[in-house]
Amino acid sequence: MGSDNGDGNNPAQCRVREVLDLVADKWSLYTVSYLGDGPRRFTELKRGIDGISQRMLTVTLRGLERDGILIRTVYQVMPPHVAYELTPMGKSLLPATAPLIEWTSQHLARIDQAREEYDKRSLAQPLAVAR
Amino acid sequence: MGSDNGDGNNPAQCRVREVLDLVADKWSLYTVSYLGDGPRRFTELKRGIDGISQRMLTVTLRGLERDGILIRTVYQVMPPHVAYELTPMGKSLLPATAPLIEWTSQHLARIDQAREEYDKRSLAQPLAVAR
DNA sequence: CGGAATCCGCGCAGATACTG
DNA sequence: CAGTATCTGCGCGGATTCCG
Repeated sequence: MGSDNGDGNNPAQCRVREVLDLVADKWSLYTVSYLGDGPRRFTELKRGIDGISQRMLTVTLRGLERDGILIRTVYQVMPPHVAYELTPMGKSLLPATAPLIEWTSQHLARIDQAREEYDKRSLAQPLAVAR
Repeated sequence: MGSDNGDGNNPAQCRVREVLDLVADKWSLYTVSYLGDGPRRFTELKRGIDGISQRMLTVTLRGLERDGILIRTVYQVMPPHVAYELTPMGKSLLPATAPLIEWTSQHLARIDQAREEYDKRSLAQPLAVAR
């Protein structure tokens, strides 16, 4: 991984980055992982994914639907009922995102610590120099 | 995975998302994976990560350094020489990001296909309805 | 309930110019 | 070579309102 980057600027790498930009943003990652347990309704997602606005939830869900990662099902009743669930491709994404989410939660403390030290150093010395 | 989200809005989830937002953006993911093979210099990274501007590379590298994911070593010579390499924590991040990058490159074609179909459908019918 | 539409601020990120 | 500094714009995303 990474060792296949010997070729400088190639279009394939650019495409990967483009899709990565969509699938690997905070909201998409969290939404997909949240749908891992099964279908959810709009309001469930909004309440479950904390900090997301209904606008960003809508935008995120539309993007994931467009990419074929989830499907949106509308039941024509009153009050409206809309269910979101992962497609097979979406489910295949789960084991790819899980390690990253797990890593993040496991390294929260160490990252906080590293930040504090970095900020302290930045105040003391303007630049760290090797000899 | 995801099943631990039964509790609606909790501060821990918010923190995970916060760090995720930093570590899981396109530039950081690609930079870390690119450093997986060993130390690289600034210009090597700029040429290797296609589409990145020197400003975004600098910003990304600073953020990763601050989080303790890579270390920056300056050799005081002319011309200047700066090396970036992953810390142990940075290396532990590699196996967490690799699956996502691999998944993305493997599903590029199917995502493109899904988008085309979605865009075609959107033009035909204003809304898909379940019965 | 599950959005769509609109308004709007501010922060991300590109472009350019300059330095040790 | 490896940045920093400054300016700028435009798009992300929050808040609010309205609708089927």
